[in-house]
Amino acid sequence: MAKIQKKNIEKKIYEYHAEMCKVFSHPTRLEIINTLRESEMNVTELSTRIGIDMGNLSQHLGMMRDRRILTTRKDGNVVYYRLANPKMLDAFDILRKILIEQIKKDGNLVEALEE
Amino acid sequence: MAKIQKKNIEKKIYEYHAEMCKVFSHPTRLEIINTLRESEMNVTELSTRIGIDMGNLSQHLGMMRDRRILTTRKDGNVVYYRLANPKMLDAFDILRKILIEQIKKDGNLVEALEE
DNA sequence: ATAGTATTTTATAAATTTCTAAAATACTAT
DNA sequence: ATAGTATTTTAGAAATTTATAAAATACTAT
Repeated sequence: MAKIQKKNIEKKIYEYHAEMCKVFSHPTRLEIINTLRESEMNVTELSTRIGIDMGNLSQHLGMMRDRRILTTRKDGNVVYYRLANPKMLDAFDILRKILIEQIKKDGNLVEALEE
Repeated sequence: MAKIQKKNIEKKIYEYHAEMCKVFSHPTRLEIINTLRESEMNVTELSTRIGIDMGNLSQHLGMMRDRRILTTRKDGNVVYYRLANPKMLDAFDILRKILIEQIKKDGNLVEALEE
């Protein structure tokens, strides 16, 4: 394959990778992932658990489903969401652990992010 | 600790976690991380490798440093950047692997993201 | 068919992120 | 001090993301 073509494919992969990671870049969506850790849940219950109105929640769920982070199952008029791939929890946990260590070690982190 | 207090701390952690993940939500920043995989590199070389102008690159590097994803070392007037914690590469690789599998399995992913 | 519940979609305004280009800073060497 | 190189910062426009509120859809039960 030509060099220039290979380079473009790499760039494309970085774009899709970034697109996927956008899922993790919002606190509500992280809470959704963590809430679905062990089992599926329907939209109404997610809404009360997380404390967010259903319209907004549904938007978040929709974009997470577009990116294949969540999948759904429908029973009557209830929609159940669950994690598409439990391995993503490993990535979630690694980053959260790094974060917690940093907060313990480096009090300035909080300030750096709040300026 | 009071229940309401605990809830607020959890919410705060989701916020910092999301703040950290914003680093991964831009293709250029993912390429920076991948480029620094084995060794540090200075800004000028990063700039030519990635093909991005230095002003913009420096902005990305700055926000990554704020979030403690990168650290720096200065030698003369050359600034070397490196990964603050190599463990983050494990998270990077897990997600990239999930992504590659999805692209192989599910041709529609690309379309879903490009609409 | 009608009413009721669950979820999604839409429109729009507000907030945030990104890129660009220019200016400023930091350091080195003469 | 001056000039040159490396990096950072700034200001502003453009693009994207987010929240809110309302309307629309999908399904169930009567």
